[in-house]
Amino acid sequence: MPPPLDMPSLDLIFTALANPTRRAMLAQLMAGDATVGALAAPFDLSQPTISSHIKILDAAGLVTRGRHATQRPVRLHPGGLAAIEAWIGPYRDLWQARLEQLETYATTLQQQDNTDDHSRD
Amino acid sequence: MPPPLDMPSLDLIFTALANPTRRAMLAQLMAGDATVGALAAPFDLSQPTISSHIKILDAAGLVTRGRHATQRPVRLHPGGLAAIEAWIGPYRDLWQARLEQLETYATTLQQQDNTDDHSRD
DNA sequence: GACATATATAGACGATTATCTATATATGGA
DNA sequence: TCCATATATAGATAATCGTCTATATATGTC
Repeated sequence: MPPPLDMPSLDLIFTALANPTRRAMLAQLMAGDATVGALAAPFDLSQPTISSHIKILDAAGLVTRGRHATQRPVRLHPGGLAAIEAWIGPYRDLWQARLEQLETYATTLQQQDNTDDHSRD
Repeated sequence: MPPPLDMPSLDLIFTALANPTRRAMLAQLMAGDATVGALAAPFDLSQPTISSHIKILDAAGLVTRGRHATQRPVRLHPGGLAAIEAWIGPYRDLWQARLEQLETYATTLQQQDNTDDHSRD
């Protein structure tokens, strides 16, 4: 079974997670729900910028937004990472297989034709 | 323990994965190493564009590049996902905890003060 | 050494992103 | 109803991204 590539949300999720400010916001949310203002506090960024980041996290399904008087508390929506888990699965399996392969190989013997060198340039 | 936020590679990794062409290239590489040309074949993109994508995947530690005559075979470097696994861990734990919480809650009772509604707008 | 093939690099360009300031909207309270 | 507070939206701008064409580099072959 090939990994799910084209769930459109993978684009949104990975894009959302590619920004360190947004990852920091998610980390802060692990401690509990936070208002927009509270999320903004640790950063030297304007309130609209924070709102924009929240909107992106929301669109990616990573957070939900509530309403409590004039505040819009933001909450982690952990199921949002499910798509990544599903996507990453096959790679994890392959990695696992390669590691076991490598162990076997290592315990067997070390002399082999190292054809292509796959070091970083 | 807070989740590792600032390993600089998380930026590179998530940015690399945010692009559907690059994810498709990784998927193709699950079937085995591929030359630049082979990686380019499924796409209606120029060779330099493909090379650029490979460079980004390489910089993110997701692939390695070898050398075989004039070809530069590209290979999955599955350890490259380790940083994501490490980052995602705490969220998975929290998600797990919430699910269990939810189950407990569901089996207990359904009438409670649903204060903030966290539905999507 | 000249040539063919595979890939990389340079430079340009339109689209998207992260950010700002200014302003609009929504909600509770006097 | 008017005000204050919390947040959202609009519009501008500089930087980055994805892409292209043209050209350079590297490696095996004749």
